[in-house]
Amino acid sequence: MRQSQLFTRTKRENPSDETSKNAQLLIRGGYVYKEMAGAYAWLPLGLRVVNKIKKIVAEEMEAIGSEEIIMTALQNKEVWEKTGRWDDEKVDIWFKTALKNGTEVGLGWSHEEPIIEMMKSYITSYQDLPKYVHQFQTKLRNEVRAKSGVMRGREFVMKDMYSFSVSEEAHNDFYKKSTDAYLQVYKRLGLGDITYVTSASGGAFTDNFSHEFQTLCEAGEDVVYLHKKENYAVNEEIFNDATLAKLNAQKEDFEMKKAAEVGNIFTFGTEKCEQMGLSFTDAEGKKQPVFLGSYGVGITRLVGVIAEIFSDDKGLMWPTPVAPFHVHLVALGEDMTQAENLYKELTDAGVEVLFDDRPSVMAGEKFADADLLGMPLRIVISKRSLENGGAEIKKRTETESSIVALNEVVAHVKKTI
RNA sequence: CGGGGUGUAGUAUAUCGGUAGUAUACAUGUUUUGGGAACAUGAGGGCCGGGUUCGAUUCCCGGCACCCCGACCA
Repeated sequence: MRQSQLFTRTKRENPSDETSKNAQLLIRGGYVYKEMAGAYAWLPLGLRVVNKIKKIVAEEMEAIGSEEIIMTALQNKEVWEKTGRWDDEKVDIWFKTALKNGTEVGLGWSHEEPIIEMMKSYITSYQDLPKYVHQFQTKLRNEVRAKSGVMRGREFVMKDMYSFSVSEEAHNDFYKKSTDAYLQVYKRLGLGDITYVTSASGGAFTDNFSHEFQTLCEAGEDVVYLHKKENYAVNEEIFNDATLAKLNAQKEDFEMKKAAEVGNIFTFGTEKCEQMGLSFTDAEGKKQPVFLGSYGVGITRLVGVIAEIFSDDKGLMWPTPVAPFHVHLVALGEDMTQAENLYKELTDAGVEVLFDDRPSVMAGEKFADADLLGMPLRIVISKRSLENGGAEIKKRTETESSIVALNEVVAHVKKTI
């Protein structure tokens, strides 16, 4: 993509109404536009990051057998009344509105009840199970206070997946698979080393936990206790003697860390399906409730978390798998012929390139923008670089650049990214 | 929802009870072109409503918006 064609533009100053690093950088870079507190529009560069994350998540969910759908944002009051969760006393983040004829509807903050209702149309026999379904949905939650930029908004994109199993045993098998799939997602996003399976409250049974995926991050809202030797953590909310006993661990084994919840998996059991009447007929002809699990990933929150972690005082530093483009090709000087050629060559080779082809923009500004926008590789083509033997290539995370002959750039880039 | 704070140009800020200043971004021209370039010219501003006052952007009241701390986060 040609930078001269981007309708967004970078800003030199931090916005005065944001203090969180992710919002400051994303707004300055033109990745997002703040519509109101807790609601951000995703602009071309930001959307590319969101889509990259979605793609990785989708691939991993499909790999464990899930099918993708999109449900509705408008939700049926009666469906939620079946579990008592239409009640504002029980769920205090509802956005509710009404049709012209007066019918009350809710705006989806979760899709647990609606998907159970929906699946009643498709699950009737043990032969229909298991079923795994996921979607990428904009969730609407009337939070009393939005904060932390895109990390906690009133409107955000979440991947939610639901598993429908014949039994607890079958469920547990998938739960384990989904845990591994989630870890694979965070690894691919570049967060593998600092994301931990974290025991948290919830789960269908008193001796069970739910599991969160917590990424160590100072801007996170959660406090977790990280096991110093083993690869897991415990959420502060259940860090007590009972939990430690269950985990067969000592308090001293853990250290306290700030973290951001980037995923959550949860065993519901059969209760909700019983309440809502989702059951199947087993091989003996007996009716059984479906065993339910739910699995979430905060897609847009992840953009914020990644921005918080992979950035420096000059700007963003996207990990390659989520970067909007692999390469920021910067052309300096009036004659851009060589840069144009390289742009075409890289693009033809399947490299995603943001091409700074803006005429009459000073070198300093182009460099500053490249640092702010944070593509993993910067390639400069200028009179000087050509005199030195070709293109000047620098990683965003490094300060030293190297010269690569023009005819070797594509191969070099492919090897590097 | 409790507490605190802030609303001035597209953005970031300054000053002031009496004609609102700067930087940047924007437009035009000339010169520039390796870390946000120089000069000139131009356009652009006091959140909304009420009150006090000869006069309010400034002081007071109400509203709205935004930020922070706490609470909340299934």
